[in-house]
Amino acid sequence: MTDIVDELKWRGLLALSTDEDALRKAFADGPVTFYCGFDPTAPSLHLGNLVQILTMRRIQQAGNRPLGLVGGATGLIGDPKPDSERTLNAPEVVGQWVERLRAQIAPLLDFEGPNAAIMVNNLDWTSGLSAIEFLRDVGKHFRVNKMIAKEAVSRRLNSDAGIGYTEFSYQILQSMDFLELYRRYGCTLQTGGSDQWGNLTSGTDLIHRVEPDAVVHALATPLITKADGTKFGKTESGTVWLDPEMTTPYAFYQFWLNADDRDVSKYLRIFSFRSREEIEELEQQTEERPQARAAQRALAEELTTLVHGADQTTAVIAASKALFGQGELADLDERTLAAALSEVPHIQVAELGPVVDLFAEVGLVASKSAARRTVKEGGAYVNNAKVAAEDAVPAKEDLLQGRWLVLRRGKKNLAAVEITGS
RNA sequence: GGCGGUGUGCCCGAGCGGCCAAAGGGAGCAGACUGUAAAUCUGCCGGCUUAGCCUUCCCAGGUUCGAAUCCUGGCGCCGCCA
Repeated sequence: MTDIVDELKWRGLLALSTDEDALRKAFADGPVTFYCGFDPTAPSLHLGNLVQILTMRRIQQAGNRPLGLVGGATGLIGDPKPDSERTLNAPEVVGQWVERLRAQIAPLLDFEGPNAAIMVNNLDWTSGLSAIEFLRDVGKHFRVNKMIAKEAVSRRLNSDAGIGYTEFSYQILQSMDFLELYRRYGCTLQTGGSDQWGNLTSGTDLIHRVEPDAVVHALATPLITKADGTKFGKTESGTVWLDPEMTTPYAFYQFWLNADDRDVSKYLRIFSFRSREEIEELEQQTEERPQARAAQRALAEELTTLVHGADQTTAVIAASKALFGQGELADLDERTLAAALSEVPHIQVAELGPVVDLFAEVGLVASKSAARRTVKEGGAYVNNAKVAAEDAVPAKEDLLQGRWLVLRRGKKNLAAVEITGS
């Protein structure tokens, strides 16, 4: 078996670590119990979190035991964002989000066998803690001068927003988690994004202080950058979420399919579980025949399968082919068409209205004015046919299978309208 | 607390009392070219019942035939002094 540290390095997943040799030795000596935490600050995880989950999966597959932590407690506090204080979410809301995140993480880890994963919640060991206990037993181990030196805190101290005591305390909570997991499960490694480095090391510091014999490690993955300088994991319509209600499997698949040639190799290494040889083969294909986008297709298929399942992926690929299949929409059978259209934004209307109204209603454009502009610019299509007039109204004969209309703005923004009226 | 400055569309930023839905840049969108890329070029980029109309230039009042532009008060930010 290849050394997992080397493996992570080759994949570009190792940005920072505490003593690398010690970590290598720990892995060599036997199963390492490790953890990574996810805070419920939204109803779903996103692609940035996926990097962490998949890194856990890799480390588990190399024979180690993962602890998936969902921060029921830390989610109530909020880690310091770079330039503003967070709005606190209601405990009930955070509680719901905890459940949703658990459900997203669990399928990607293995809960069977000797290295079975365990899901934990830091609310379990913090909710009963009194303020006095916290200050005496935990706070005593933290030096404020060190705390304010952490990037996340110092940045905010120097900003106009300042930082509240609540967020300032965040690193203490995360450190407690590591200590608690060390004591409960013998957890000796915490992984996370490089933006979490301050919190990761704050945890190892705490353990070293209160458990003199402990040898624990931290490992951080790099921030994923894009060749064009924009933020990874976003599309024009916002963050790419793992929740199929928030980002459809179709959009998820399309996100990967549209990856820039210059980025696809990096993505493959970070996200794909294909072997080194297979990845190198795909990289070569990208170089030789970029227009075939073999790497993008492989990546999109693999990740959609991983996150949304094989059935969804089959449907999404069929949908992509159908919707980008140039003018053969009328030939599609009803089942394929319905499946394809269920993957894109769609609305139901009682009867047909003007094209511009439909575009605005389905959300393909922000307003009717924008819809008119799009038509004027020649970027509006109904059933793959360019809309010629601003006041065009689709006819009954235009309906596919008697009830569907496929709307498109530009090359790849699709939506559907279903007529329900008799 | 005092003095001065400033607040414009998604962001930055210009804006003589009428010709301002508001220069310019960035972002974004569409078109051409392509590979559902990148780069480049062109157009668009408040809303609507679109040859016209309506709502915007921190907020609330006021002056005026007419205000983003002037006045009063309020709020926010920046700088200097205390």
